[in-house]
Amino acid sequence: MVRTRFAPSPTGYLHIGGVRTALFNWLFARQHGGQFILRIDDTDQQRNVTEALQPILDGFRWLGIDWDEGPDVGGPHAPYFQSQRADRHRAAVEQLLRRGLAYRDYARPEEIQAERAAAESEKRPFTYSRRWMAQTAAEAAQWENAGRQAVVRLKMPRCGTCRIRDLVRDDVEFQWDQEQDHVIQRADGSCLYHLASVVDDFDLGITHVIRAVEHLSNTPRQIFIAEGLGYTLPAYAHLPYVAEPGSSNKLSKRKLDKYLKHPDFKQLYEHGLRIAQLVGHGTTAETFNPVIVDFYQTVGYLPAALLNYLLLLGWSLDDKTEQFTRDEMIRSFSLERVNKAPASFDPAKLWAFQQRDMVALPTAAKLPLFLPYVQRAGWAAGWETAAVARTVGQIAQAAGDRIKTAGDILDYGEFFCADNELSYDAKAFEKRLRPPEAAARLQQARAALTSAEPFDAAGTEAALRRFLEETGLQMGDIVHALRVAVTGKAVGLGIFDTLAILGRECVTRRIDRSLQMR
RNA sequence: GGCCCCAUCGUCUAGCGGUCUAGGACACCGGCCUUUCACGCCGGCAACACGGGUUCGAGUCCCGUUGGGGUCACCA
Repeated sequence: MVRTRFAPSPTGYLHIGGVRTALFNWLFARQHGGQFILRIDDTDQQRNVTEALQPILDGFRWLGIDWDEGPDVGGPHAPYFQSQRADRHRAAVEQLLRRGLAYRDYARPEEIQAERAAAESEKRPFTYSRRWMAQTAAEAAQWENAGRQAVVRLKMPRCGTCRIRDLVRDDVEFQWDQEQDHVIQRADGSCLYHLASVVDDFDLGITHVIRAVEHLSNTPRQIFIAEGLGYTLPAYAHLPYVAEPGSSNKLSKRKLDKYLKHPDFKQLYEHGLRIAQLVGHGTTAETFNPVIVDFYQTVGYLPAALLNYLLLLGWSLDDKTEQFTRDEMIRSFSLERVNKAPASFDPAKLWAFQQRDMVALPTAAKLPLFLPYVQRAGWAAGWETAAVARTVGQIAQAAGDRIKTAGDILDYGEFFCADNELSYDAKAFEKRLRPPEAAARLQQARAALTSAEPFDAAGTEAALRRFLEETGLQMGDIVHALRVAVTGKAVGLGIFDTLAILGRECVTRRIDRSLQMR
């Protein structure tokens, strides 16, 4: 039985790179009919774990990455919080101590630091002298009488080779003598990450450890711990990290300002920002950041599009397949085809995937996605529920592929605002309504439209075309002025769809108003 | 700095010794369509980091150089 895991720290946000790692773990488990486990690597010091965990769980749920065991769903290996497994960790430390694979160390931090500094100044690799090591009770008592406190360190081998079989990178070798005697337990008895992680992975029956490559150099010490404890080793797969747009540095949530200098990233961000502001979502870098999954949920991306994009960030099936349904992903995924080199996050490509999926969605499926945005923006206030739904449906239909994310429905405020509150784009007004001939033409077009029957897209078009034929004008001579008059904007939906959605009374009122404002 | 990893168009990638005058996708640049915008369609630009080997033959194998990255915590 394949069992994989993703083990986030409750940081309050879900990093896009973390999602990719989780996705690969999830796909691998699902493909093999195995299980995907969510374990929370919290520590005792952390406060508000529940609160900081929520965005992470929400993110996974939104994406449809489900876990078989973990927070909220429980499971036979509970608890799934690292902080609650401390007794297991301590027992493991005791065992390593008994087997002579770890020792109590009474060095003071500054003493270790001094050794390290000395090694550095002599330009030789640092190896701890083990001067304050205590392997017997007598030695320990001696140091303790001197007022010292012990941590537990791994007693690492000082010769030989550690060979790691990696499912992504084949064999990788490390020399044991390069490894430090890492601390695995603090003086207060709390255990450190590497020890805890290895013990938990074993206890949870993890068969495949699939994680980011930054853990590759940590693997020897984990193997040492696992073997010391008599565990059978899991298979390892180290994924490349997700890099910044246009660079090979690791993508980081803290560098938003820097990324905003990248044109595509900036565009992605600013598009989202407009929507977030309209719905009153917070927009600090902490919560609103394209490096964090929450961003895409807020702006109204489709989970399938994000997942599909992330899948192809470091993995490919062949030389042409780009589109995957969830089932196809599960069927096609393989660790062997994961790339070794880091992959840059490309906002433009993500955007293309999103657009492709949104276009493919039937209007009926878009409606429930769009409606909440109109409601949150407060535009539905005073409207009957059915009327809002009808209007949003009409806009969705008429807008077609102009709406790329669900939040883009908020580009069409002109259909929800009162006639006397419609604002006009200043440039468009000057260009289309100010010219002397505009008023007369608009006046005539108004007359032609008033008699349109029925007042739908086809009816208004027929009426307007009759009018053009009579006057010898071209379509271009009137539609621009008409659009500005009824929407206040230079760009928008097809003009006849626009007229139909607004309705006869609204259209005539708005034309009259625009003429008055000249 | 030590150790480890990585290296094909701007970006994501295909390529596992000959089928590569290197394929696809996104972006970009032209053009067509068109009532604006968007979509769509057609076309174009664009890469094997460098140097040595091995081989009849190298993007593909080996070594080195360069470059990039990761990691060296009583963080996770």
